[in-house]
Amino acid sequence: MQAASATACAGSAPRGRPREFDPDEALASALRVFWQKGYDGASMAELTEAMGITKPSLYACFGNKEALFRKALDLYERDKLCYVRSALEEPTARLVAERMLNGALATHCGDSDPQGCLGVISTMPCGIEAETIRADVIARRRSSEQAMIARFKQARDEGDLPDHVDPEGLANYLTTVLQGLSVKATSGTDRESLKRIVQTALACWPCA
Amino acid sequence: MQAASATACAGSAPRGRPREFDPDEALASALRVFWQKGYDGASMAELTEAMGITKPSLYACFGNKEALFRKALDLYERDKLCYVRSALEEPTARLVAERMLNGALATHCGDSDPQGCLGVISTMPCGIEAETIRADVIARRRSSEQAMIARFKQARDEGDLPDHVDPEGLANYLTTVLQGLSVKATSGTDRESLKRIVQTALACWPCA
DNA sequence: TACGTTCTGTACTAAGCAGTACATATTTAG
DNA sequence: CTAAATATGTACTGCTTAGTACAGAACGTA
Repeated sequence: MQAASATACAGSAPRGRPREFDPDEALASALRVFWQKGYDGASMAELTEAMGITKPSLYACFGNKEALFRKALDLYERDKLCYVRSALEEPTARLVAERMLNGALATHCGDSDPQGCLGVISTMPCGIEAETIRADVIARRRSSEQAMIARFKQARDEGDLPDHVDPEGLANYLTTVLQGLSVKATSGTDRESLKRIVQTALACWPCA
Repeated sequence: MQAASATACAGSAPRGRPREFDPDEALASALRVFWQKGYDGASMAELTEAMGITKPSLYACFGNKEALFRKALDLYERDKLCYVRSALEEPTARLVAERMLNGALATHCGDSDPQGCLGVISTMPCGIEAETIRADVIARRRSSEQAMIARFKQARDEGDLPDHVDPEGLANYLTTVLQGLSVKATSGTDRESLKRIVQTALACWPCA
């Protein structure tokens, strides 16, 4: 049981034949495939081709398909969903919503990455094998939603939201809009339409 | 090329061995499976078992998996999405939204049918085989969205919406919320939470 | 009774899937 | 130079998938 990280412990000299690919790059390529096709839709053949490695290399480095997906999901949350964290630090509830919606727009409707949200795609029923992953993604999302609820409760305590507004309802409503945007993005709706949807949603925001 | 419908042309006497199952019932069972598992997630084995027939019977009666799905989708739109039509006939834009949201709640979060919207589930990427179906479902949805845009334009012309509101943006925003609700329902969010989301969305509706 | 027609059930085909065995190549340690 | 260790590529396993061939069963008609 050695704990040799991908980015090497400097001093440790690897003993055998050196790896001919960069695991981080390969994982990023895998992420793109999962993001585009979903867990079940991405075959090991497609994954290995996109990653530029063979199946035995993949299995030796990442375990199996499910483990690979989980690592890709970690990368996704760390690299692509970072706007969620910073959005929650905005000073007002409205700014939180604004930043969340625009962050989603940038991340899920850009032209350098696949359209839509990997999380939403992964919670849709598909194969049987994906069930454990579905449950995992749903759990991760739930914790993220709890954070938003807490943020909006704080906002109401700070007098930042009208008293008649239910913070939990508002938080869940906002994630609903975000998930709806993701569905539309995945379906190929163009970015201009999505921008107008975000504008409309913000125009409707309580206490604008 | 005879056009013998499922519900028989009365006069025509069927010549061979009579069918031992009801195609309408079988189709309804198939719909439930597709609704629960998605197109790719539903295997022919699961379908035939739920429908109570064998594979040759299925292929003889419905063609193939894709044709079966399309017939199930027709049934779904006719039986389960009928609230969309009637919602558009409501006298005000707000009542349209109210009826759409409550209709979605009843249809996608009931306890007699699977959770979520078959249309949304079917537009998520999964297998390669589902691509043509995805495109088809997206096209169907687009025409439905056009109808709502037209309805909201009419509402603005009738002075039923504030002048500063963009009818197309509002229609697309509403479908976004509806699709988001479907994602949440599919993920197992309980109906009470969804009701509160609908309430929040309606509280935000322009010119309440 | 015999025939044509249609449905049913068993048993199959071919393809795609995730995952792996094994021989070979490339490295460090001694 | 040899041995241990790790990575690689080919070729495979076993399983599941959609779809079908074929024999037999049940009907109307003659």
